[in-house]
Amino acid sequence: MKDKKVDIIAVAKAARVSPSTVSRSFNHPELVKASTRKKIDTAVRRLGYIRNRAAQTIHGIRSGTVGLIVPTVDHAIFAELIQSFSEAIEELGFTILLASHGYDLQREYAITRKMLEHRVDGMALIGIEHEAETFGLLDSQNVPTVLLWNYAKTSHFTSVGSDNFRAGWLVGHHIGGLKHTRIAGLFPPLSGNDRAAQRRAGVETALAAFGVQIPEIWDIETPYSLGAAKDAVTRLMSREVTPTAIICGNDVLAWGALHALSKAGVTVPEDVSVTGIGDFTGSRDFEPGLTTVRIPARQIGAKAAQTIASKITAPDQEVASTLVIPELVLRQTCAVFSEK
Amino acid sequence: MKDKKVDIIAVAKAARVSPSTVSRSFNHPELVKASTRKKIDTAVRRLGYIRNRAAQTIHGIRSGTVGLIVPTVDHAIFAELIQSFSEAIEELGFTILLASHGYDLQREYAITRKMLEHRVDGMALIGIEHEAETFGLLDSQNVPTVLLWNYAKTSHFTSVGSDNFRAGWLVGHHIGGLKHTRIAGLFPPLSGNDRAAQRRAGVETALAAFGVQIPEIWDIETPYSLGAAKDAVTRLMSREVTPTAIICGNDVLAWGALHALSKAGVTVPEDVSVTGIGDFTGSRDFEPGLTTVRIPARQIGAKAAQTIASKITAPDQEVASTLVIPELVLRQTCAVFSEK
DNA sequence: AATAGTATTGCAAATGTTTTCATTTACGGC
DNA sequence: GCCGTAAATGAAAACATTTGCAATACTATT
Repeated sequence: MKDKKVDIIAVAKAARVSPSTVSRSFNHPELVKASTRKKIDTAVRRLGYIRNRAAQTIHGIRSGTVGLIVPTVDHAIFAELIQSFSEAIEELGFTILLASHGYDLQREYAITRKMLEHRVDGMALIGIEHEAETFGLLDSQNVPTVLLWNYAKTSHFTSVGSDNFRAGWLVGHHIGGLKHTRIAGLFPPLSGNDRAAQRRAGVETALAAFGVQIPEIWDIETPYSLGAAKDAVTRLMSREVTPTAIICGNDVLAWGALHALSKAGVTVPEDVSVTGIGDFTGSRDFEPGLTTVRIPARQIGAKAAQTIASKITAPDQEVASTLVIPELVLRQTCAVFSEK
Repeated sequence: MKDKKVDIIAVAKAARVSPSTVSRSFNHPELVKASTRKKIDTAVRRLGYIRNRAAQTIHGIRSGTVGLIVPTVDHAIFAELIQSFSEAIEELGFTILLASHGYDLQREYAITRKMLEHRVDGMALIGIEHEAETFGLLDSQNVPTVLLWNYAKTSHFTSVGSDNFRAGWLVGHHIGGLKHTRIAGLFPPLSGNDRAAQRRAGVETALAAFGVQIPEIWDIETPYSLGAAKDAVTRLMSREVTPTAIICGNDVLAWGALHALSKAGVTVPEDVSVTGIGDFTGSRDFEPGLTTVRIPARQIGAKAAQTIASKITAPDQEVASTLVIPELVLRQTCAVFSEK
């Protein structure tokens, strides 16, 4: 095929109008006569013309993209969030630029920069805490930004998320209320992850009110993976003295714990209670159903999309942060402590 | 702050050189004197200049973006794929434009269009089969494209994936070889999903060789979700006559089946054998470990990234499709059929 | 100190659009 | 058929870059 580049000028020629008119027929169709519009449409179709957003963006017109940077895609947590965010933001006419930084906030900065080069209309980051540099960049470029997943009354940018401290507090309070005293904690690495750190703090605070705490030997840090959690709990349960409750930083770790206990022949919740945080898809249908704290990822994603869209379209209007309240979901993995 | 827009001209002024030199110092640094480059760098830093890729793209320079369209993000399958693809493609200097179509190939077309408007340098789609329109679009725009997940010797574009027919065949063969005859099939909806359809066909073919087939009443179609699968299997097992093996179209459905069986007090694999396909993270550590077929998502993602990158950088060079061979992973959910 | 050759730099055109402003066209009333 | 007004269109400037070509500034020779 004679692949003459088809630009707006080629279309204009084919439709026997000026480029201006073609442009107008896209951007302000009401300004061009219906018959002309039809001619143009025909030409567009015939030539297979596709608009060039790069050329538009140059005019200060919005690029129609929103940057989303997550720690990683393949944790159930974020997958759900990304999905709902992307659905909602597409609905609003934007496309997502996605990248992951693997919990390395320095990389997050680099990626942010790259996204700004692409002139994204807005940015969404996971978590409240980020490098000062990153915030500075976003500030200086004046890019509408939303912080996801974690809520804070006062954060550098508008936040949409849950109260992770409270989420942790809820499980701590629940387990404490069930009279457990020999409690293990299973958390992912806390560095670069303000969500996990806050949950952790919430758990400790709640437990402290019962005069209980997680002893150091049962304070386990494990990579965010089902397998790692399973191994850790298997080791944990093979020791001389074992806990009667295991509080997990999130549902995936809890699943791992549950599998480990099942394998070890320990019955849940009679022998050991287990809690998660997140209420990921699957936790409800796990057997036994996981007692956890619901943090509605889909809701956060959808709300975040709206929030950022309105920040983009009405930059001057202050938009409030959204707190999605976490709630305890009682299922079958917890029981009152009883000495055997 | 006096937010005078900082463009390349502002930088040039600040560094007391011409815009051309600034541009060159970015794109062909070897052509500009080291001392000049330093002056420019300083100016860039001081002004907080960020390059505008839109303005570059207009010159036919690559946009540095690759479009990735998946059916949905929040299935374990794709999350893993997206993660590995994105890691690898970032490494190669590209950024991902991500969107999901929810198994609606018509939407896929629309999204493809949108991505072309953004002048992505390449595209990656899931599956071999797509609307003729979509292919036409990609062809006419001459965009390097890779088809993921499913392999075919002969496909419209280069493919990187596994042989899903064979994956299905493997489980069918395995179950058939274990002498099962009362077999149920649990598959996701097949429309718009060539992967599932092929697995399905593979299973049937293998089973047929043993003279067995999945009877219609046990041929169950269920949404891709753990909960739906669990419910379906719960119903299945509450009937008069029950199967001795359940072949699932993927691991998530198998997990659901396993939970359902556990709840029903049916022991696996003694009473019922279960198989998955995919070997998602978690299947190994499930208790009991799920017998499944490994389709290495990470490998596919990484290879796909390389493939598309080389298609982009060397457009004339033909690149071959990659077949990632699926292999049966024997764990603890299958046993020889024995009449009780 | 002049010359040739090379390394740097600047000028200006080009990229694919949008938009302002001016011009042309169409329409309704006389 | 003419006029005034409103609707539709076109011309040209603007957007932020890159790049081919020409001009200038060095360097090493002689």
